[in-house]
Amino acid sequence: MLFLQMTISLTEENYIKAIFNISNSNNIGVSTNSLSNHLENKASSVTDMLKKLADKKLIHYKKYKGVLLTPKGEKIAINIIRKHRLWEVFLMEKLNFSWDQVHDIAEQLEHIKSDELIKRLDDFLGKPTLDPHGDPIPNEKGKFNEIKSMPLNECKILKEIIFIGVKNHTISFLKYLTSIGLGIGDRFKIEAINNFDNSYQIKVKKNNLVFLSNDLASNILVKIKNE
Amino acid sequence: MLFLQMTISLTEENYIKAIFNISNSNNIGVSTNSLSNHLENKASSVTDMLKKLADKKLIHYKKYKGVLLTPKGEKIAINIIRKHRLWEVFLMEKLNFSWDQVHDIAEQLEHIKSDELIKRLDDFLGKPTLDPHGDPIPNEKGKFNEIKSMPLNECKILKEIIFIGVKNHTISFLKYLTSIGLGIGDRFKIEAINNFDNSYQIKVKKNNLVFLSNDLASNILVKIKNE
DNA sequence: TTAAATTTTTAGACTAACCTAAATTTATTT
DNA sequence: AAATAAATTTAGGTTAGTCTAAAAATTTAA
Repeated sequence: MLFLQMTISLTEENYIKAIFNISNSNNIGVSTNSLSNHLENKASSVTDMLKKLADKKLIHYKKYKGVLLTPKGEKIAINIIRKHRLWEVFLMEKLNFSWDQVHDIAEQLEHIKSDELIKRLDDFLGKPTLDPHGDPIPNEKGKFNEIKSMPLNECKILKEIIFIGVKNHTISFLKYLTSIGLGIGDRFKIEAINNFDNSYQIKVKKNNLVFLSNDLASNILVKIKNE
Repeated sequence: MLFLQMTISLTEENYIKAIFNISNSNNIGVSTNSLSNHLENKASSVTDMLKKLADKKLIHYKKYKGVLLTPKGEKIAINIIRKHRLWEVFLMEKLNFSWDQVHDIAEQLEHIKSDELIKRLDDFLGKPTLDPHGDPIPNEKGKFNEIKSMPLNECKILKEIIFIGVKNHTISFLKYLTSIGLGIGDRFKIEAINNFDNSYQIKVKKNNLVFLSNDLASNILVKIKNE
């Protein structure tokens, strides 16, 4: 019996990751255009690559119908995400980067190929289950330990809240949260919900009240304390 | 004034590194063929790339005459070597890899682009000056802290020796040294030099005598104790 | 339900990095 | 110093991944 090691290029890895991320947030077949936007290239380039990925049995592709990952493709996607998030933990915990600095570097490190490296990195970091943004880190078998959370703007009552994660990962958003004193795991209280625009006023620890637009609140993932 | 950030591809980085390594061990212009051997590709491919690197002012290139790095090219080469060796220290010191396992992974990690990352990694590791094979790690300014050492086979008298580094970095060579109990920094004694074939017999700590061919001894870099 | 708009694919080109084969230059012999 | 050998370069092709422009399919709107 002969096992051929299929090699997957860096570019192919990025397509697979993009398909995973888009389909995960929409739970539907991924369109050529959405990939083109996400990867910042032209739709025609995407079509070319989709044919290649389909040939390699990494995606299900029917012309004009969008794509989904095969189990094989999904396994690859999850492994890249695992590597990305483990490296983010390393950068923050060991090298003292801040949570808004780690993404771009992890974007490079996630493509390093060595199972042994990731196994040892995981051990070194104490087998973390969450990355610095509160996103779950899949285990070696690809299993995510889903934590139940909701966007803050779905919370309509004045309650004690725990900040679990972010939906928006842009540097500016993360820096803004830092500036108002909010970090993953922090507790805060919803002091008011303004019914004219559904904006929020919250109190983080002993800080003054902070105003959050509904849009901003929609990007903050929370859990209600003692629930 | 406009500063353009010249981007250097992974392939270009590998050529530059190869030129640096070959010229450093020979101290002479690097031939097309030596690069072709080193990079395991065809001489015609090398010629193509040399033209490109010359256009970018990273090498001095005259047709048929071999190449040398410009100061700009040398700076890039040294930075790659710095990154490679720092990652090797990380892999060995923090992730407990053995000295024969670190090269291939560091070969990938050395291409990660982030000055901040390397600065922090350097701090995290305690600003090491030697990698796990005894090779010097250039500092941020590109300065090597040369340690004076000699190949064991240039040592013609029975003396106490300190094992400083290796010339041959192959996995099999490193594994062999490990198997006879030799690691960087170890002290040993030359017990005999056989004049018929210039082979060596050495005693490592309390171990039995070990026989080393002259060829093997030529790849072991040492310093004579108290000199 | 036909027309218009949008999305996607095809066709044909480009660049980086490689290749083979042939031509040229340099080095080595006789 | 001419002939041969070796090293290097040129010429012309290939593949991966991209692009533009045009064609085809699908969706939306009148």
